[in-house]
Parts: sequence; structure tokens; C-alpha cells
Amino acid sequence: MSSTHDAAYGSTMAEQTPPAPGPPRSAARDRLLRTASALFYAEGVRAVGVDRVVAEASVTRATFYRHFAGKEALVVAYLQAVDDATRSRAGQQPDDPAEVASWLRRLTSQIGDELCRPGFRGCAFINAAAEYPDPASPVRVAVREHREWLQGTATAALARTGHPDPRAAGGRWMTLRDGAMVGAYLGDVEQARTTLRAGVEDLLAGR
Amino acid sequence: MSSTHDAAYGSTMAEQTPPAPGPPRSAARDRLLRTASALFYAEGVRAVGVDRVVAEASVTRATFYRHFAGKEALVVAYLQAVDDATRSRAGQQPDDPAEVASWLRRLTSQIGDELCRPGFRGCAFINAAAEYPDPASPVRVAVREHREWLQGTATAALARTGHPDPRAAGGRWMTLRDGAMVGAYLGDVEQARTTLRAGVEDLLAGR
DNA sequence: CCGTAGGTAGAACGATCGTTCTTTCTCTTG
DNA sequence: CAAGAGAAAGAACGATCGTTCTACCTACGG
Repeated sequence: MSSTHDAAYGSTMAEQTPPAPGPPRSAARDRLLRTASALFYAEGVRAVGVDRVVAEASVTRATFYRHFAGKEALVVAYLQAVDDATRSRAGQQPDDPAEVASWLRRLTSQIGDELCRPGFRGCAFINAAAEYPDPASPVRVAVREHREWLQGTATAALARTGHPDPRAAGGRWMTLRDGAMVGAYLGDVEQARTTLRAGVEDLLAGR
Repeated sequence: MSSTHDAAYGSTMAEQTPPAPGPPRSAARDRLLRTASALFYAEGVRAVGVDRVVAEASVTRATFYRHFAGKEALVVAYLQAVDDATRSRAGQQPDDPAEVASWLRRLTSQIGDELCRPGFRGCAFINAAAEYPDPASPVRVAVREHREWLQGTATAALARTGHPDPRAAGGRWMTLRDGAMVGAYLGDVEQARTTLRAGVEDLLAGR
């Protein structure tokens, strides 16, 4: 849940602040992003107005617009925060190819655990994309980047386990993951979890 | 996006139903629902206002509120129209158990074709659910009913093909279907199509 | 023939949308 | 100490949200 690179904002003059780099990290901005993330995920993006975020974060509108160009930028920051959290939770693949299979199992079971969490409301990226039809919008770009990373990671892992067709297998893994996310939100959580786990075992068995 | 009963409203003569059950079928109502369906699907539900629907359907607000209790009722009608279309397109399962496998193949390939259609923007129900967090809302009820019917149908079909574990297989079919819908919208259409088809073949082979 | 229902046309409601503005206060830092 | 950035507080912008209302027109079945 941390922002990454927000360099080059307003400073036209010498930006040589060693301790505080520009406007990125402040208590107010942090509260804003954290509050917005919770609200956007739980209730949908369009359903949550700036006023609501600002009020719930105990921050004024002026402060909000100092830290974010607008609502859309906040939405992108929200998705990037989820992306960051997902990537750091996944960690990096082990060097030893013999450990890759169990690494992918762990990555998958992390998703399985996510499905069971109390406030689970599906995939943040799938849900956001439902509200942003324009594929060129910054929101959709953020969605695409996350998904390409995720599928690429799974594909690479499956390749290293020696799967005969890693590209197709990565696509299957992603389908399994998406289906589980949707199924757990709109249907039976336990069934989604089981299907996901069994599917990954098939993949790891080279099937 | 075709509604099932397109040819049923123009009749000036044979319309001898005096009590007119609840929501009457009129040209204005039909235009309203058709326009709303296209807009809701293409741009998202919250993104499309009543004014917009009313203007694009060449109907006044007063007429709209005569036919629908409010926007939410229109959303539910939209989903029910998609549900109707899906059910009628699927048809009913053949009596002969030997034909069930090819029937399920056809149902699945209908979905595969849907993914390739020009304006495809994912599953109407998944997208709508993303915008309606409350599981008790009429919209979510409509979503649930559609999904339960769909999964139930697939499960029944797989049972009749003699699959050893039809319940799990039906869940897998649904996961495949959801994953393909999401993947085709947010990723590679062809890969989604291929994964879906291959997955169903596995299911039909009893795997 | 008249009554009524469904239609058009358009004004209006309060609420909320995202955004911008001015003003004042409180810190930190040179 | 002085300077300046960050934040608080709140007014205000035009636009749009979903909804309700009155008024008039038209078609049709009793």
C-alpha cells in the first residue's frame, strides 16, 4: 500500500530536498490514498465521490488537489497500490528451478486465501475495468500492466517447471485466477478455491 | 444484444389482453430498454444517466417513469433481457443423452463467439455486480439468478454425459467461462477462446 | 361521443458530482 | 527570526444526478 514514483510535480526551481522528496509522501496523502482504496474497493469507483473520500480521510479538498491531479489520478494510485502490494507479497521467484513449482503453489494459495477474506469483493482490477470502458484511459493502462505482469510471471514460472507449452499454460493459469476471483465474489467461495487449487496442480503436472 | 420478444409488440389487432399485466409492452418502453441496454453495457451503469437514456431513446422523462419505477428497475430489466437472450440462445437440452456433449460444446462455442464480437466488453452480469456492492440489491439478485441458472445447466449437462463429479465439473465450467469473459475483455481474445474450448474438452473427456 | 390512458414537452426539485478559489493557521528549516 | 510550504476551513463554480411535476396533445374503446 505504498506509492512509488511521483517525481516531477510542481517544482520548477531547485529540487534538492534530501529528506522530503517533493510532495509524494505526507501523512495527509497517505490517509487519502488509504481511505480511497478502502472505499473504491468496497463500493466501486464511481459510487465514491471526492467529497466522501476527503471527509472520511479528515482532509480538505484543497489538500486533496495538492496531492492528486484529480479523481482519476487517485484511482490510478489506488490500483498501483494494490499492484505494489500484490507484487511484494508474491516476492521474486527462487533461483533454484526445483523450487519454482512450490513458489507458484504459494502464489496461487495466496490468491485462494484472498478469496476468503471478510471484505472480499472480487478483483480490484476487474471491477475497475468494468467502470472504465476506454482502453486508453490511465485506469485501463494500470489494469493492463498489472495483468500482463501477473500472467507473465505465471508463464515464466510454468516455463521453468518444464511445462511443454508455457504460454498456453500461463493463459490457463490466468483464466483460472480470474474465474476464481469472479466465482468467489458472485458464487461459492469454497468451490472457487478448490477449482483454483486443482487447476494449478494440473498445470504443474504438465497437463 | 437482441431481446427475445422483438416481434411481439407491433400487433395492432391480436392484442386482446384487456387486463394488461403490470408493465405494458409499448414501443416507447421497448426503445427505452433497448437503448439503455446498449448504453449500460458499453459504458457502465453508473456512467449512464437517465437523461442520456431518455434522450437517446427519443422519449421524455415522464414516459420513462411511467414504465419503470426508477433507474434501478431499468438496470434489472436490462439484465433480465440479457438473461432472456442467453437462455433462448442456449435452447433446451436434448432428450437423447448421447447428444448432450455436443449440446454443451455448442453452448460453450456460443460464448466463444461472443468474445469475438466487435463491441464485446465482458460479461454484463460481472460488470454490473462490480457496480453494485450490496448482495441484497435487486441487481445482484438478478445477477445471482442468471449465474445459478447457467452453472446449474452446465452441471446438469455434465452429469448426463456421465462425468464422475458433475458438481465440481460444473464449477470448473463456470470458472472457465468467467475467466474467458474477463480474459477476452482485458487481455488476449484468441487465447481466452482457446483456453475455454480446451477446458470444455477436458471436462467432456471426464478429466 | 366522451373518458381515459399513453404520449410529448418542459420546468423544477434538492442532492451530489469534480474542481477551483481565498483565507488563515501551523509547522519546519535556513 | 524570517520565510515558506503544508494543511485546514469553507465558499463557490457549473454540471449532472435521479426524480417529480404540470400542461397539453392524440388515439381508441366504451
